[in-house]
Amino acid sequence: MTEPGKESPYRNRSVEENLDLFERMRAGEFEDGSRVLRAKIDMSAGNLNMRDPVLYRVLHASHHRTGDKWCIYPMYDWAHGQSDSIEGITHSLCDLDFEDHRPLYDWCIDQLGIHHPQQIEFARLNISYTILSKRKLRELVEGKYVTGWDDPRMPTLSGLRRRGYTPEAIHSFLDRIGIAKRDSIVALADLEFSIREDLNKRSLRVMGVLNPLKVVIDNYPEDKTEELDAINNPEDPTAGTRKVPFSRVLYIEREDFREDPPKKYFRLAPGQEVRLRYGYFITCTDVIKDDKTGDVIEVHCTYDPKTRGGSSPDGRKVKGTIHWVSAAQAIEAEVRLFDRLFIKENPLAVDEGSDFKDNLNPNSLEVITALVEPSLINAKPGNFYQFERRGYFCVDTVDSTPGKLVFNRTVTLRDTWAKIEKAQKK
RNA sequence: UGGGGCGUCGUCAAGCGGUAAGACACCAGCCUUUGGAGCUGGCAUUCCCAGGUUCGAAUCCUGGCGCCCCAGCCA
Repeated sequence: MTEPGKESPYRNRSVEENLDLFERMRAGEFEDGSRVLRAKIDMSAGNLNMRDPVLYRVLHASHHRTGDKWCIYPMYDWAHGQSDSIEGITHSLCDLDFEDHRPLYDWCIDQLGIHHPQQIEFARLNISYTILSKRKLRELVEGKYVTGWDDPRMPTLSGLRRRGYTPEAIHSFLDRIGIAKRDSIVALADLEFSIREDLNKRSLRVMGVLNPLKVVIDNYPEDKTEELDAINNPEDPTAGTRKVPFSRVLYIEREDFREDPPKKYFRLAPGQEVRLRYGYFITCTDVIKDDKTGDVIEVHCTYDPKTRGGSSPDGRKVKGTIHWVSAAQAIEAEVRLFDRLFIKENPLAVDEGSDFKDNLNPNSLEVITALVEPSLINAKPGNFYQFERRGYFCVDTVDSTPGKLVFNRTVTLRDTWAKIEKAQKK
């Protein structure tokens, strides 16, 4: 690279000859790759882009506007400045890779003497555990590693939207991370914070059990059903309340019961009392297991009728509050649990002979059938909710139908317990 | 050993000669019918390193070191 480049044998061709060649190339007289028109700049330039760069090459490709009329195609450096100029752009922003190209961008525009926009380069907004390169993203789409450009795991705008990211959250994320010229990888946590912040204020709360465990309240009448009041959004009093059915047989989250609870576990366990959100206090009295596997398949409890709505007249406290659905009224819904698309913070950092696709997270999608409260029967595609204690979910805009609801998990809630438990295991 | 850039908290990021903003993360406490949310407090005596200039340097100068990008008829 320290040596000047070799000059093309055609470097000193006359203007007339070049013009003639241009016409003939355009007309389709030559094969792809057989002729080229270059700018005459400086073969000894340290910036390789200035060593007589190609301006036009022969390419027999159909264009969406001009069809097959032109058989040549301009190079980016030559065409880009002109497009910017014609559009009257004042500042042309691009990524750091093009810093080397700015002298050529300027050169081309100056030669033409046209309006000169200013090109300014910035670092890409990389996010950990994903990639931004459109070409690589395309590999994922074409290789069927994802379902399409709008796969909720994709960092594309359409993917983020389908995942449940609001424009407001995306904007606040962008404001938060800023932009500069140094290579960086923003932590995924920043993005997640932005969407939680927005959805916390706006989403309606609802109860949905992702991994159901049957609970029978032995002292509750078999044929009775009540309608309990539930708050739609504690962050927004104007969101009102709704009715949630309650009955003798319920489902709770499997992880909200532990036969052998660790320290500081506030949820259901033998002999332990918890609050069913907006329901009653219940105490676990019995556990039924599968004879063969030993797995807990059903939990029996008694409820305190005086705690309706979730508070006790005697003022006694329970530390845990868990969500639930009434077995008879709950509706089934498909729920898609997404996780990071890649297992490595920087998926592009690979060893020799390895490919970024080797860093794909094999568990980036888990599809389950959940039980959700009946009010969701009217959920429309694009609606977003907070499934209490679980996370934010939105109705899929592509696959959800009135008969079969499909929810996408946008992001989980912050999980302090998970942190505590992890710390306890250490 | 050519050219172009960049180096400030775990991650982003202000700062542009007057004595290190802010956010996320993290830690501690309060509060809580979501272990959510909220609230309070903590979190860079030091800015890649070494010299120098200056009353005063993350900011100026000199010299190092480290990282990224460029040899497509890709963008």
